[in-house]
Amino acid sequence: MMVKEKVPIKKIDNATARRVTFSKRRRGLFKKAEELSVLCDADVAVILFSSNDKLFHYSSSSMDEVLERRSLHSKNLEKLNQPSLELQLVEDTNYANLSKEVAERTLHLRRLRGEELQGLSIEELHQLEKSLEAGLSRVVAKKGEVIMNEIYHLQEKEVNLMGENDKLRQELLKISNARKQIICDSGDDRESSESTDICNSAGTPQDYESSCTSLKLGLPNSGC
Amino acid sequence: MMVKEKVPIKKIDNATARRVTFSKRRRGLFKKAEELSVLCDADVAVILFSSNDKLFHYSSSSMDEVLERRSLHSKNLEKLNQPSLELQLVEDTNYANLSKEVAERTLHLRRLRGEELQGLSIEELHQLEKSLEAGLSRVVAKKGEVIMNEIYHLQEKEVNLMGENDKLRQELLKISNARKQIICDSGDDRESSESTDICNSAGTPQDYESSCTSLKLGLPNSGC
DNA sequence: AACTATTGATAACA
DNA sequence: TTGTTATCAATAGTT
Repeated sequence: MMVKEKVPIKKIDNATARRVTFSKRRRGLFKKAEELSVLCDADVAVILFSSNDKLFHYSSSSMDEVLERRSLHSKNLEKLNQPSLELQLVEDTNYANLSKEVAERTLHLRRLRGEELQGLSIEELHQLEKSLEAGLSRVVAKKGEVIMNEIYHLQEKEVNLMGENDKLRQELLKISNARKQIICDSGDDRESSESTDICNSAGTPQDYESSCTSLKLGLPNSGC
Repeated sequence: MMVKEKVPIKKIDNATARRVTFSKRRRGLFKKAEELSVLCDADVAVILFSSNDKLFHYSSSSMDEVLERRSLHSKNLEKLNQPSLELQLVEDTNYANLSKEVAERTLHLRRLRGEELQGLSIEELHQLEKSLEAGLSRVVAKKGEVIMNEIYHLQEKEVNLMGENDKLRQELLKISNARKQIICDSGDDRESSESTDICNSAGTPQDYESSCTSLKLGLPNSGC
């Protein structure tokens, strides 16, 4: 129940006992720190980590204030800020390089648009012209390729739709003939001839479909 | 000689007594801190300032290490680093925006060179083409302007040099005539006629200068 | 700084 | 975890 003998100052093996002792002594330490600060008008800060890496701290005023004061006193200030300054310098350099790249590309783009040409030599202007011509020819070629692709797909669609229309027309014809037959078998011939006319009212298939493709492409002289 | 009664925890008025107490209690505090760190396997740091602003500290390991650990743990990290974090965020955002701009401009430049065109619509390709044509026409116009300027200056030089040559030739003619006069006055006519031939050995002035201008311009069909 | 009566802190236990 | 208590440790006042 009491302190039987002088406790040796060495690590307490029993984990539970160690945690209890840590808790009690921690409060004791903070109390002593508080008393010292009040009795002697001192500024005190205590920071401690348990073996479980848990943080505890006491400070008579603001912890940051105390640490700030220590930084001002201590020469470790140099060590602490040196790497941070280096890092900032690296960041700044990266940023500056990037800015330079943006500026370069912006100027190049403006010159390709035919702006900011003052001060360029004939040779530089010639290079710019050649570069524009090369780009233009590639873009025009690509555009042609894409347009031909589009035309090919539209023609494919055209063929499919033509086939579909033919099938539908034939089905209609069959139905109409079947009806005619039924009417012939059970009634008068004149009534049935009127109803079959509807099937051919759309005109010739060829004319209808080719005009439709031209409209979809929006090309004045499509070769299809 | 002993503690007669419970000492009140309030600032000690007597300055000497206060300094003595500070000294004693400081050693006591450090000792307690040391014992705690050993007994409980804890990491402890104590920082204190006397009322005379003198710094004392104890640390079971390295003070910087403890403070570093505190920075990582503490939620004061937010308060301390909040402006710095915000600043860093702003920096990062700026950096990201800049990177984005570089990427955008790089892609635009590549497309103007006729690269990376896959996936562009006919309309986009058409815009690119128009942009290239407009740039090309401006660059060609500027090039023509610069070339005409160059030609104008060269023509000016030509005129000046022609004038200078005429003057020089006339001076030579004068000298030669003067010499001839002297020789006529004092000697034979045949010797002097040989020396004056040298003045006209370069051919007609017009032929010489126009060929020179063409060479400098490097233009096959210069209109001068 | 050293001494020592007294208070204060705390180890072991509940 | 908190409380109790026997014992040790810290220290105020003095030398």
